[in-house]
Formats: sequence, C-alpha cells, structure tokens
Amino acid sequence: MTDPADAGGLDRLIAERRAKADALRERGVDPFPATYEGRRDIGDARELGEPLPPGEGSDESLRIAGRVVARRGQGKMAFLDVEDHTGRIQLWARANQIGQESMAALLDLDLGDIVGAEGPVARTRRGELSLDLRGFTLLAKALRPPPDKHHGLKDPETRYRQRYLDLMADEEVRGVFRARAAAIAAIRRFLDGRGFVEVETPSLQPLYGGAAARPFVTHHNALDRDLYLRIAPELYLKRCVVGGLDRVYELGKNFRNEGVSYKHNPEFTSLETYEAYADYRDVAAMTETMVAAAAEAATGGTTVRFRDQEIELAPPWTRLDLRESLEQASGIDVRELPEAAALRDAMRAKGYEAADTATWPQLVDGLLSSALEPDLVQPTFLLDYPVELSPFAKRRPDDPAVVERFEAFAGGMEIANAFTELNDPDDQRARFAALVAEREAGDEEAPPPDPDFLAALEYGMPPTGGLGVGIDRLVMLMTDRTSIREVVLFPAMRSEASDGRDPG
RNA sequence: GGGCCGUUAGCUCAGCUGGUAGAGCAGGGGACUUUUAAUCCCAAGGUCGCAGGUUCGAUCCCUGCACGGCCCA
Repeated sequence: MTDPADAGGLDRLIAERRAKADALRERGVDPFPATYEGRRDIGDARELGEPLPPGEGSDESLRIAGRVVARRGQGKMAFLDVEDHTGRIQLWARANQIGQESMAALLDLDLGDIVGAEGPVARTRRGELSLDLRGFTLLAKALRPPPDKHHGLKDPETRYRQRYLDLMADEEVRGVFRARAAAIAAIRRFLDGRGFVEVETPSLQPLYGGAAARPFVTHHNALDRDLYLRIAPELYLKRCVVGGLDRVYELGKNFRNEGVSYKHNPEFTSLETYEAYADYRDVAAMTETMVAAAAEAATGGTTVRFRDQEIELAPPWTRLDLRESLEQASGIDVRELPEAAALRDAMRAKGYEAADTATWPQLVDGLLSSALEPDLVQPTFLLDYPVELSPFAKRRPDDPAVVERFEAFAGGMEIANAFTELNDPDDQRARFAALVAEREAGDEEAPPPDPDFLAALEYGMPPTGGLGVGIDRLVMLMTDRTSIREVVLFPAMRSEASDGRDPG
C-alpha cells in the first residue's frame, strides 16, 4: 500500500516516470542535463528538408530539441513528434540505425519529455518530413503526464490556475500571447518613433490618484509607512511633463481593489501617454493610428472579428458628442438634470438601474455604461464629458461645464480615455476639493488630494494631451477573446478549494 | 450581490429522476521496420468536489459549503 507504484491514478503515473529517471541515474545518465550543444530550431530543420522528395534524406546531420507530443509505432521502429516554439517534426527511429540499447531507451521516453535529437532531415516514403534519428538525449524528464493529446485541456479552472498546461496543450493559446506581445511591441515602436520617452514611475505610491478606484494598501517595513499600489500612473507622468520630458509614456500594471469580471482583473496593463502642446483632438488622431498599427502587428490587418462581428480599426473612427449620444440612446439629457435625485428619477422612469447612494457623476457613468457602451461596437470616440466626471481634465473654453475629454469604445468596451490635461493649479485644487466632498458623501473610489502634484502644476505644466489605453481589452479585441482571463497569463483566482486534491 | 449551470480515472467525457460506476486517450505488459488521433491482444487504474440529511440502500433526491463557467446588476 505504501509503494506508489501499487497505487492507482496520478501517483502511479508519477512513480512510473520517476522510476525511469532513477534508472537513468543508476546508469550514470543525468535526466536533467545542463546543455545540448548545436541545437537548431525545428523550423530551420523543416525549411532545410522542404525540397526533399519522398524517400530521400539530406546529407548532413543536425540537432533539434523539443517536447515529445505524440508517439506512434513500437518495436523495431517508432515515430515521435517533437515540438518547439517554431513547429513540430517527426522523429523517425529505427533499431538497426540507432542500436537496440538506444531503441529501448527511446521507447522509455514519455509524452511530455524534453529531448534533443540528431540526424539528417529526411522525407519518409509517405512524404512526412522527419528527422532520421541517429542519436538522442533526454534533456528534461517530465514527471507528470501532459494534458490529453487530442482534446487538450478544457477545464477553464485548470487552464487559468495551471496556465503552463494550457499553453502546452493549445497552440492557439500560445498565439494569443504572441499577438499580445506583438501589439505591445508595435505600440512601443509607434511612440518611440514619435519621440516619446518611455519612463517608469512608482508602483508603490505614498498617495494614490489619477483614477476613481479603491487601492491595495501595503506596508514598507524599513520606512515604516503604508504605501498604495498605484491605480494609475497619471499624476507622476504629468510631473515628468512639468520637468520638461515633453512626450512621455508608461506601459505597465495598475492595481485596483475591486471585483473581477470578464473585463476586470485586479491587476491590469495600461498605456498612458502625455504629449505637451497637444490637445485631446490630437490625441484622438494619434490613438486611432496607434491602435490600427497595433492591430496590424498582432493580426496582420486592421479588421478584427470580435463576438461574431467585424470591427474595422483603421482610422478614422467615429466621433460623437457624449451629451447628444446619451440623449439619443436613453432619452435623457443629463445636462438638464444636474441634481443626482432628478437624474436618478429620470433614469428609473426610463427603466435604468440607479442606486440610491450613487452620486451624479456615478449616475451619468452608469447611464453611459448601460445605454450607450454595449452598442459602441465599431470604434467610436465619445467627446466632451461633464466636468464632474473628469477631475483632471481641462474645461472647454466655450463651455466650462464640459471638459475636453474623450473615451474610445470598441466591441462594446471602453478601451481608451483621454483629455486635454488640466494644468491650472487653482482649478485642480478646486477639483480635489470636490473629490473630497464626494468621498465624504460616501464615494469610496474618489481619490485623495495630492499636494505635491499641485505644487508641480504651480511650477507650470504646458498645455498637454494625455491618454490611457486598456491594453488587456485591446488584446481581447484583437484576439477575439471574450474574457480578460484569456489574455492575462495568470489571472486572479480565489484560493483553491481545500479538498485534499493535489493542485500540482 | 442575484439567477442558471458545472465539479465522476492523469486528460476528455458517458452514467436512463435511487441498487456501490463506464468509454476513448494517456500509463503498464505483449505483437508489429513507413506511422500520421497508427493498429491488435491482455491486465490495471475511482474518497463520483467537501460536509450533512432523507432512505434498507445515494454519483443520482434534499440542505449547506468550496471552487469554476455563463448571464444579470
């Protein structure tokens, strides 16, 4: 009973694999050797063998390495499929070519093992491009079995908790994260090409701000002070502009202590850019061009399929006035109802949810989310927001109740937020005061005032256009994933159920 | 937060409104020198998410809990 080899299930499978590793060690073979010299990509081997006709092989040997993902045949001949990041190739092994002992060792390999293999590239009589195996080396023994070779890994919980298995089992999933990297790289190229400087500002902040959200709080022992994980880098990036870094951007994680949903993860990736002497209309033009470039890099084109709809990301995007669009969609002119109570009644009369405790800005935001956002499938800029919703945006010169701000939507999601930045320190101080009042009225998401940020503005910040982009949502759009968990490698999960099952 | 659904072998899934569970793949033994989800033979593998309840008897019915998915807020 104590010998796991007598047990069933996973323990037995692990024991069998361990026994093979131990047997190798006894023969003086390290099942986890450090190097494999002279390895080429499988893609290179395939390219080399491409011209070969069936039944012929190349003259020279080469070495490849990868994971054993399939196996066919036994006895005196065997075929093993090996996969690396450039592709898959069949190993064609014959006892009379590699010897009895080597053949026995080859048949001891398990699915999931990492091997190095050497031989000429050859095409079998059936036409399959292969490595005509002359020698191989176990490079890493897999002590646990991989997911099912045909059905892959379906259980969403396991896919997220053990993403390495999901990646291992599903090339398409690997493709999502390659597309993500390509989009981000394209954004960097785009901004670098326009003279933006990439900067890194604090993730651990003494004061948080730049967005409406509850923060994570942590403690620095040596400094003996509480610090907040940033909810946005905005106020630091504007300090950079004050200092003369006229075009800056930061790509990185923000942290918001709120619930998870198909479009919310507590840590998420954002891009923020600030450009001196630009306004929000310049920023809109840059945004549509940049997103199209990212889509091109990630997908090869600017038209993407998302939730069975075609979305054209190439410029120009539709530009709509927020107030007019809201009125058209909901029949409510929020500007005519400047009191929370009146707006709440109007919303309820039209069948929209409106919480008793919601402030006026929260109600407008809620109306936007339910009446307008879901229908904004093609990329759309909503322009000119009420000042109450936008504590860091500059008022329109012709209408001080409205700020120069847009949010960009696509696929029914908000993907970007931008404004002409408020650079009048006195107005900014008044906006902070309004936030304090909102906080006292019960809005826990209203951020606190930041005196040093006000001081920075008092030194003079040029007129500036700023932008924030939700990178995860952008990637969702470009890869047709309907949940943020599909585009974040290791999404936030609850603690696992403690029922004694082995998580790995 | 609410509603619906799910949790059975390492993986993918069956399991007939109650009688102590099956398949394919993977793994083990055997056969096989051109396979492509190789094929054939043999044997093995289970705390049916967890805890209660009802019942002579529960994977199945009921309650609670945990985790997850979808929808709504």
